[in-house]
Amino acid sequence: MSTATHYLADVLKSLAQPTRLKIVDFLRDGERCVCEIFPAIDEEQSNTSRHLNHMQTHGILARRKEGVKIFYAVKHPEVFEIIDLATSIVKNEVEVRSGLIRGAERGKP
Amino acid sequence: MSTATHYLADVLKSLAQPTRLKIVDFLRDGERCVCEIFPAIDEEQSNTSRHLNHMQTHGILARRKEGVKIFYAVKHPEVFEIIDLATSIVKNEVEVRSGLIRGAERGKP
DNA sequence: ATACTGTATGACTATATAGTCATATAATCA
DNA sequence: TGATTATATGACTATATAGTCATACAGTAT
Repeated sequence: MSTATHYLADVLKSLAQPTRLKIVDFLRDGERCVCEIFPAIDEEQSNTSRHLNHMQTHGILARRKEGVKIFYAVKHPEVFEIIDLATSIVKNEVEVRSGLIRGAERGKP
Repeated sequence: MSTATHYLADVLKSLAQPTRLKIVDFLRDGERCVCEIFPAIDEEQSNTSRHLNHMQTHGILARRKEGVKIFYAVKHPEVFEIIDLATSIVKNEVEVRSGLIRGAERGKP
């Protein structure tokens, strides 16, 4: 079992979860503290904290302490590119499945 | 719970798994049949079949039947871009953690 | 019809994951 | 000091996931 492949899977797994996607999306504008994040994504504080910790541990988020508050930010701009690419896959799948376009005609106007 | 976010997470989940990453990587050169795939990635035929089915169901792979053989191919080129971006995140993390470079100096020579 | 090859699946086990509730900890303030 | 605010975590439950083994099924050939 290649360890590199496992690390790669871990990074992708850090993004492949609805609650974490909501967090990352909320962080598009930059650093936010936990107290801003969990109300914005409408999740429990404890659950939000766990996901933030998960992503920080896996190298996706940076953590900064300022007094009582902890600020998190997305560390790698590639994260947003990945999500945007995955979004375009989803959009195309939805179009193809709804019969709007044929599978072979991706991207053509 | 936004369904769109769930679809997005599902697509990313389809890639966020070592065995599936091995499969996708093997499919970089194009379409392959199951009988070529599972020996190449060194996994059981049944397990390989399940992962192939998973990815096809989630819109990542295309399936083509030719006699007894089933050929699979990656449907969206974005898949490879996503994996390459995630790989660059992993590489940077490894570098930063090994102390080779500072976190703030990403990408600079 | 029988045998053979390639692929899928039922049934199961082990492990991982997401989420909740209650509580602990840390920093700040009155 | 005690109260308050912000964040993390222990303990638990429910569900999802990956993998295995044996078997079923489909297509082809004899």
